Formats: sequence, C-alpha cells, structure tokens
Amino acid sequence: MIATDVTVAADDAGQDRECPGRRERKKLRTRRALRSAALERARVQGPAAFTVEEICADVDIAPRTFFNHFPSKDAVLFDWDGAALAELTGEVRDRAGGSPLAAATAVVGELAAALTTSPIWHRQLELLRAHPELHGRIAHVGRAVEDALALGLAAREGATVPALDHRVAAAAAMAVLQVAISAWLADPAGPDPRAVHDDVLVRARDAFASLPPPGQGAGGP
Amino acid sequence: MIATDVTVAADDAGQDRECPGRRERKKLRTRRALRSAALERARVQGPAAFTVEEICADVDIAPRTFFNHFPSKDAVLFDWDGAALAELTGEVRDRAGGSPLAAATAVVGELAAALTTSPIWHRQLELLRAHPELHGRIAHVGRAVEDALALGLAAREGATVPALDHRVAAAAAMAVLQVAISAWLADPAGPDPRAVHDDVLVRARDAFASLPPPGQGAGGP
DNA sequence: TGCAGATGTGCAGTCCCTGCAGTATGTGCG
DNA sequence: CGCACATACTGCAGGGACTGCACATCTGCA
Repeated sequence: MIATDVTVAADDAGQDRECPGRRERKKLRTRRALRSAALERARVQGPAAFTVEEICADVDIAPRTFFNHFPSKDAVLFDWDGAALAELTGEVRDRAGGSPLAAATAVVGELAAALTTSPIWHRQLELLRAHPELHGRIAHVGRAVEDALALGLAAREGATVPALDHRVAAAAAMAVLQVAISAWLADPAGPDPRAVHDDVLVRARDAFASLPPPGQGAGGP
Repeated sequence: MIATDVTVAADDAGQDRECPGRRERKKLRTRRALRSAALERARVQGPAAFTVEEICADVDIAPRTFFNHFPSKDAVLFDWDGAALAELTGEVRDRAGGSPLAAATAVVGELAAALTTSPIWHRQLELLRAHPELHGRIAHVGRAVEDALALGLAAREGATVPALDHRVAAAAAMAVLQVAISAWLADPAGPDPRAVHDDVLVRARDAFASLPPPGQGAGGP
C-alpha cells in the first residue's frame, strides 16, 4: 500500500468547499485518494506501468468502482472536475475592467502562481517533467480550461456563448501558460512560474506588436 | 468492404514524394489505405465504433501488422508522419526575413489555406465537425506541429534548439490556427479557413496591442 | 544467387473499459 | 424511529486495444 489516508488528507487540505453531506464528502475523499495513489504509483513505477487494479487496492475499492469516479485511467492523473472549471469561469466573469485578453491573462497569471503552492499541482508537474510523453494525454485538460476561460469572458459581457474575440483571448492566454510551464519545467532552478508567465506574456505582446498585416505572404521588415 | 483501393489512390495523389524503392512505396500505400479506411469507417459508424480488425480486413492485412504502422488506433485518423513534420520545419527554416512570429504565422496561414484543398484534411475536418469529442485525441498532433514550427524557427537562425521566443511564436501561431479551425468548423458556410485565420490573427494582434503590462493585476481604465 | 535487414503474421496474454444486475449505504420524510 | 427513495459500490462476463515473441516472407544489395 503506497498512498495512505494521511497523504490524501494532507494533499489539498483547505480545498474543502461546501460539505453538502456525508455522501458527497466520502465521494470526494475517494476521488482524491484515487488521484493521490495514482500520482504516487506513476511517480514510482511510471505512468504506463501502474494499473487501475493497483490503485484500487491502495484505496480499497473495487476496480469496477474506479470507473464510476473517472472516465479513464488517464483522467485520474490530471483531473479538473466540473466544479473547479466553473469556479475558474466565475473568477474570469467577476474580473471587471480591461480587455478580454487582460482579464484572461490576469487569471491565468494567478493560476501560474498557484502552480508551485498547490501540492497536487506540484506533484503533477513533477510527474510531467519526469515523463514528457504525458504532455499529449493532458491536452484535453488545457482545452477544458480554455473553454472555461472563454465562457467566463462571455459571461463578463452578459453573453452566454463566447464570441470570437473571447476565444482568441482565452486561446492566447492558454498558449502563454503552456509555453511558460514548458519553459519552467525545462529549467526548474530558474524564475518561478509566475515570473516566467509574465516574461512569456511580454514576449508574446512584443512579437505581435512588430507583426506586419497578414494576407500578402512574407513582407519585408 | 467500405474503403477501396480506388479511394486510396485518389485520396492524395500527387503527394507521392520521392520513391526510394518498392518497399517504401508499399509501406506508404498500406499506411494511406489504413488511414483512408479508418476515416471512412469513422464517418459511417463513428470513431468509437469501428475496430482495428475491421479496417485491417478492409485493406487485407493482419491485425497485428496494424500496430507496425501506427502506435494506436487513434493515431490512424489524424496522422502526421515524421517526414511531413520535417517538411514543415524546412518550410519555416527557408522563410527568410521578418520576425519569428511573422514566419510562423505565414506558414500556418498557408497550412490553413491547404485545409480545404487537401482531400485528406477535408475528410478529417468533416469527421472532427461531426464528432467534437475527437478534439482531445488529436491535441498531440497540434503539439507535434508546434514543435516542428519552433524547430524551424530555431534553424532559421542557425540554432539547433528553439529559444523561448521561438516557442512563443510557434505557440501563438498554433493557437491562432486552432481558434480559426474551431470557428470555421462552427460555421462552414462562412469565409474559407484562410480568411478566418487572417481574421483571427488580426484580432490576436489587436488584443495584444491594447494589453497593459502584466504584474500589477487588473489596472485597466 | 546468397546474405542481411526490414516487414508481415500468428499466438498468447495483459489490461482498459463497459453493460447489467444485485447489494449496501446515505438521505429525506412522516 | 422506521420506511421509501436515491446513489454509490460490487461482481461478473465480455469486447477490444495493445504487446512481446517466434517465425515466415520479402526487398535491397553485393
């Protein structure tokens, strides 16, 4: 047994939002225990080596039950449940003032800052650094976050479906975050993720500032 | 039998690059036949419903052989082989003049233009429109293309490993392409992908142009 | 023609994931 | 408290993806 209840409880203490009842709490505990056990197994054995059966034995549930909590084995490692996404959407929506891109990058910047403070995210990023082949399997998470951002940007203006500018802002912010994370993973001894994010953001802004209008192919300087 | 040799031959005639020998040609033919059969099966039955065994029967190879051509069932639908990626890298590398972002967006713009002309890409996009749940499964393709772009940008300046600005430019260009594709899929009757791409690119540039310097949170007017 | 390397194939096996049916546990109400 | 209801948990059976291994076949080259 690798993951213990102690580990689980320490992982994201304080993230306990509302407690709608014992059933919900137990479900949340099981969810986190599975995630924690999976992260530990993946760290020790490798992401491809651990099996669903193993982490189910770690948290003492039936293998069949695993798939009542997560749609796939991959999903347990990098998981953003609907509540977290909705919270992110709300955070963007409530950020009044400034352009959509300003709001999106502000929220994403705080997200980058949280990467090192959240224990779970730290473990996930360490795993990602050790096994770069996981990049592809978590791309859908980035897409989900991007959609949540775009939804928040739309809600900020009273709309229910994101406009093109909202999608552009969300995609740009996420692209910045992705590059920042990659750069930080490549050089963990360098600046913290928040600083890297701001650096990348400035570089992106400068790059677009000197961009000639498109449509005519390669135009001179 | 759904996919026929005729379909296969007509799919991307003219893409026959060098013919290094009968063995290579036969391998390429099998590869394309598998891809074509898979696309047709996915279109008719749905991406989750068709089996490897079926498309292997279509092109008359052993199921075991399938995994000598593709690493997974998902890979056969949206496939960029190493040669195509290397070609893309070269295209970026040979595009002299202008900033990295200008070079990247120029190449990506041509790529967007080719989306409607290439029969294979057309079939892939139609499949993507009919089954949006595939978005997540092809994210690694976008990542691979992004890496190829960054590599080309580095090579353009004589470097062998992309610098941060190269990664930023590649990520930005791919983010623009991704948004453009999504928008075009949502409204196929609208402008062609190339026009949508240029539109999204301008919107991204404008968004960054009015972006306040990061680090102080929301300080907009 | 003969050799070396690459490719195709069959087999056995592991693991992911699913539908179904039955049981246990938490929840709300009289 | 006791009862009905809603969820969650579990075992079972099965399909299908994917792999390692050994062997057959084919191609390029001398």
